[in-house]
Amino acid sequence: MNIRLIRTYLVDLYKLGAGTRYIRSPTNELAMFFGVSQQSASRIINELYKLEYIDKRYVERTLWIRITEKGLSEIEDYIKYINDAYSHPGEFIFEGYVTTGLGEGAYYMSRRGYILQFEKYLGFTPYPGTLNVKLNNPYYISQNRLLRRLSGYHIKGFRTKERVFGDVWAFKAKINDSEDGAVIYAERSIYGFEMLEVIAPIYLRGKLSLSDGDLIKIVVYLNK
Amino acid sequence: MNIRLIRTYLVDLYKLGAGTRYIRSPTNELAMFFGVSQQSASRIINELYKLEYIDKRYVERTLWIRITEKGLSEIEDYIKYINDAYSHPGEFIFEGYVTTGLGEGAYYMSRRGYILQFEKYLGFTPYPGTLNVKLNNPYYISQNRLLRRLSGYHIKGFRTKERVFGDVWAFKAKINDSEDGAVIYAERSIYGFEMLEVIAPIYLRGKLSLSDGDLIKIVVYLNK
DNA sequence: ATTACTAGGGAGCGAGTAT
DNA sequence: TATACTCGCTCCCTAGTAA
Repeated sequence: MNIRLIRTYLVDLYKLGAGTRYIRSPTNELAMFFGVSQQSASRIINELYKLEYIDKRYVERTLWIRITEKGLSEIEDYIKYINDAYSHPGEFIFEGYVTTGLGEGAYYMSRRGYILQFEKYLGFTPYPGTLNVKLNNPYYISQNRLLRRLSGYHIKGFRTKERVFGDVWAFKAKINDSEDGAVIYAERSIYGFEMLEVIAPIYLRGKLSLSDGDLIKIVVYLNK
Repeated sequence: MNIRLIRTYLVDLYKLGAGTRYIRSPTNELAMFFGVSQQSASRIINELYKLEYIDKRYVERTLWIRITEKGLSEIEDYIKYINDAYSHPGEFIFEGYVTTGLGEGAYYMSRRGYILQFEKYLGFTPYPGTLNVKLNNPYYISQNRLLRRLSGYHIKGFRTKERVFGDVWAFKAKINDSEDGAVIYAERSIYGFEMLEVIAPIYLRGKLSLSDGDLIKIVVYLNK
């Protein structure tokens, strides 16, 4: 079953009280609550059970169900996403920790082929270096995966005599609610979704007095 | 398209910022965000457009979309429901205004055939009369429609020489956070979903000093 | 009374591709 | 480039009905 449908049915079951204990759930009654037929309610329940989102028991042939831990965390993530969508449309908010990367950012950020495009699309000349932000929270990591799928500004790659420089995508961002900058995604990034690479016109570590391990907030704008 | 799916796609579009203005939305990018193919994203957008949940424009063959008023109110209702489900599982909360009904409640509530069953299932002898609560808020009315689909305690109808008394369904409830009672649904109710009928072991108007037009809060329990 | 199997139809999906 | 058509497949739905 489609994960989008799964989430909505889980929320309905939660509303009925199945998040904290087994509740009596005759399929014809669930059907009316779901807005589907009795047969579909039965099928839905059995699919949720197979996927381990709910547990079920029968008392005198009548169904009693309870949402599992897996189901509860699915619901929580979903509600978090929904509320985040509603309160922060057009933005992705991250919190993470300042980390020392491999130091290759300074090299890339000082390539003229990139600099001209950053100036054109972002409106600033990047300080030669990137600030690496480690995301520890699974929710932020999943949000980063989602954001990565959007394209943002397309900074085209180029080649020199020595080597090939890949494409980069950039989103404008604000760091610690004060400094303008951008989050960049390199075509062939060596980091996974648990890392954000941040650039800015200034030396962020200096301006914001940042050291490794400091908590930092990044707000990424989709439409700026 | 299934309303459950519609809601989730609308929330995704809202997250992208389409709630406040037209946003550039190439279908291949939407597809990645939705987690579907480019073709499906195109189809989804066109269905949402036909159903008037979104408006769309093309700028140099590229899609720009914006959520309509109808779409926004669908999102708002959905988010309200989701948060209500999460913060009040197993409960339906209503607010409405004390109203004078047709006075037939007293007659029904004094029928011995009903009284014995109320005592058995609800644990109290109902005061001979019902308190009618008018729901003005559309959200409460839709919640009442949803609640009505669940069965609650089944108070069986009966017949006397004179006439037939239909089935009634009851849910335990708390009135104004203090008085125990129940909400009842008559099989053939003369009221629509904008009215709640409340019973209690005491004369609620007296105990709570209620007059017509007073705001009253009813919490209905699904599993008590 | 309640669950859930089966069958048939229709909705939703992605690949290929026209424009 | 982009959107969106057709097509075949799968998923999802309900009615009928067995257990």
